[in-house]
Amino acid sequence: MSALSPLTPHQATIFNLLKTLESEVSAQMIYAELRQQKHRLGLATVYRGLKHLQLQGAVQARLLSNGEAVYSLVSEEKLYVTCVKCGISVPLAYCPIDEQVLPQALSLRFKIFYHTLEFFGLCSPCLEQETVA
Amino acid sequence: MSALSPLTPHQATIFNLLKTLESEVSAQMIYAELRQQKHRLGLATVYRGLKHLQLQGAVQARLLSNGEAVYSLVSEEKLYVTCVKCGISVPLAYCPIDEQVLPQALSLRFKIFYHTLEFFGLCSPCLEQETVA
DNA sequence: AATGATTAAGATAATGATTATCATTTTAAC
DNA sequence: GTTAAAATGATAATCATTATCTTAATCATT
Ligand SMILES: [Mn+2]
Ligand SMILES: [Mn+2]
Ligand SMILES: [Zn+2]
Ligand SMILES: [Zn+2]
Repeated sequence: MSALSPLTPHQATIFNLLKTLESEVSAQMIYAELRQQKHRLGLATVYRGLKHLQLQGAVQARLLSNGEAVYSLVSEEKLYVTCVKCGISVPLAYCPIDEQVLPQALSLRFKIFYHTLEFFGLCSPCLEQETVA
Repeated sequence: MSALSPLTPHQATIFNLLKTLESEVSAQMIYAELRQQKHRLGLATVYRGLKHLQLQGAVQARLLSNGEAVYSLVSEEKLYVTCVKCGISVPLAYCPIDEQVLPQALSLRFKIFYHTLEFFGLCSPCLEQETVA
């Protein structure tokens, strides 16, 4: 996360809220929380702000199996085990890399079917558009 | 993928289609393709069949950034680079593990912001329900 | 074979997070 | 201060997925 382009007050508010949270949160939850704190902003602004922060490389998103996206700061490594049936997503203590050591990293018992490793960033065309605009 | 519990004709059809495909496909695409092949089945049956195969550990799903799920056989390791702006998802040739070697594995140039490693399977309660029922 | 129970399937409405739209306000530039 | 550009709010539209409900197969038992 290099220098962030200037944030609007609302974007900064969203960013600061994420800083205070240790867990992932959905856009809807951010919206509800900020309204609770008497911030007068719209839901669309939350989505737009999150997208902006994501394009800066400051915020990361993860899609839950129910189709909902959860957001958090780009910082420590995130590793989860997710149940394909009920969708429960349990964070792991550390990155096992090897499936053999997974049971040690996981308190609960999971029967693992598969895993995915995915990198997120900007492709060449989009990166150019970002640097220009 | 151990012994599969008996599949219905429709479930077998879906499974066989996935076997013939080398790339991931959405439920909607499976539906369209099978209808094209004059199979008379409903969209809901496709979703139910995929869910069934997923619970057997035979099929895996991945959520695209547009919220659409794509399915494939549980087999070779899947690794992708996804653009946070346009959502394009490019498969990598091999598993780099280390971010340092990522550029070598990727023909296109991506600016990587973060990555996620996620395991999928059945949690204890759901596994029990599966073995019983 | 007939009966009844259980599961699968089809059709379609409902869901709900996300996105698009557009009018309005705020900010920045000159 | 005037004008252009960007941000915002409110709300409608989108659309993959899920839920619902009815009908059709499938299976076990007599
Ligand atoms: Mn791996
Ligand atoms: Mn890692
Ligand atoms: Zn579960
Ligand atoms: Zn892109």
